[in-house]
Amino acid sequence: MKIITAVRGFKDILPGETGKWQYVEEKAREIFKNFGLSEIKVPILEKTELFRRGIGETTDIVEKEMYTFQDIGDEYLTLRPEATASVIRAYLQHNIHAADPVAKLFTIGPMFRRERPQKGRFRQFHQINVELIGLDDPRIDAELILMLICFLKSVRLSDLGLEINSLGCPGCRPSFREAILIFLQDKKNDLCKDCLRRLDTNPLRVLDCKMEGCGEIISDAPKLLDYICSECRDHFEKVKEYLRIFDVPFEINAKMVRGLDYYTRTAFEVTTELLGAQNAIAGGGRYDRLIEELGGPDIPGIGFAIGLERLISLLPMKDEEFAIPPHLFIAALGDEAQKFAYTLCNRLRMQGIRTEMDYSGKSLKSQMRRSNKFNSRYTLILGKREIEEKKAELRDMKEGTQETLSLDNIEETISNIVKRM
RNA sequence: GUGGGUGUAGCUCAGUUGGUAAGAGUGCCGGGUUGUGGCCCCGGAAGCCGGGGGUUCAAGUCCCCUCACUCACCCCA
Repeated sequence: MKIITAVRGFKDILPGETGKWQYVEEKAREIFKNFGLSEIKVPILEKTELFRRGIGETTDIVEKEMYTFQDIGDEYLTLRPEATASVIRAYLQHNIHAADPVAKLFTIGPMFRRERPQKGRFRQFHQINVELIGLDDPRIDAELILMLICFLKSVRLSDLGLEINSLGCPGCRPSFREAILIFLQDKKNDLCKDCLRRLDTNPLRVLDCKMEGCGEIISDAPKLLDYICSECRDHFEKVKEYLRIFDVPFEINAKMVRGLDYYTRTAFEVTTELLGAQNAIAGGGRYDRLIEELGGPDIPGIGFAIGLERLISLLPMKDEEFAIPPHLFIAALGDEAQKFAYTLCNRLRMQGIRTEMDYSGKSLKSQMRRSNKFNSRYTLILGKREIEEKKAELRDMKEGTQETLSLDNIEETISNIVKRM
């Protein structure tokens, strides 16, 4: 019978790999705590309407990448393609803003997008998401980016680039949209078919089209930064100023638009050369209109998402560095010794000592090999002789030395030795 | 959705112009000391050569189809 495999684009994270995941998540929790954030956990399934309104009807994500199905009854549900909409939904649903409009939140979990899988891109992937809600001060933008860079450094990533841009606000963006449309009017024949469509739906997206022909055209297109209003310009200048205070290096990428409609003003990406075509390991921006769009009060927000698979593939550490070896391996020979070993093994575990044993009754040599494979610091050798004489041999696997212990108070003896390690 | 590449042992891969080549390394199991790991030596188990069809006296090798994986476009984390 044929075995059943995982769904295309959905990956198992195997036991040898989970050490890295735990490490990264712990680092994030530690650093985010220092910046005053709290963790929130939200469902992975939401009403489809949430994403249609939040992300935007004409985005690629909503148009063709969502896992959507009709629930029993007539409601349409969607496996979340991103987390921001859900976090805002929870923020509004529980009236968190009523007690305090300022909320600094993060969440960690899987997202789902039905794209063709490739390097660094999966249909189920994981993100760390941060949302700072309730403040539009440029210091918050800089602080958020600073925290992101600080976190990435803490997990020893290097050779990263930070790109920032300002997307303007609903007040100034229409004039730029107008300018783009005028600029592109007589160049329609040279645009790719996707960009032709974008002229109607979302002309700003033409700016970051990667097709060769479009690239040439847009190289001397109007720059968004030349059209933003004085408030947006002032905001952007201050973000840059604060980033310089913290010595966070950045580059301005006037063509970065980003694929989610809700972004306003500050937008940014952290990129690397090492990931192939999928070069963004984190991205985010300000979304001052989103909360109102989702039916809430006029409250600003800013956030980012980190792609965990991408981040973890860049970690300089090896999987083995996260392996946790046992303190003690018990090699027991014969029924009596096995019985003694079994109770001792579990009693030690209950005292917090990582203990392993062999249940197969194999030769001592084989059990020693197993102990060595686990990289156990000590091996306790228990044979017929030892049981009769009420003693045991404790071998230090690192030093290659051995001592005889009495079986009286053996738990306490071993416990003391391990605690001295 | 559209292209390119790759499918041989658990893993990484050799397999010549089609002709007893089903192979290596690693991992796993056992032995080399009646009860002592690592290094070394010896032995063993393990593969419908992705699946289906075709050409041929003969197919892992050539052709067609299909599936899976992978990279790229697009898009994004």
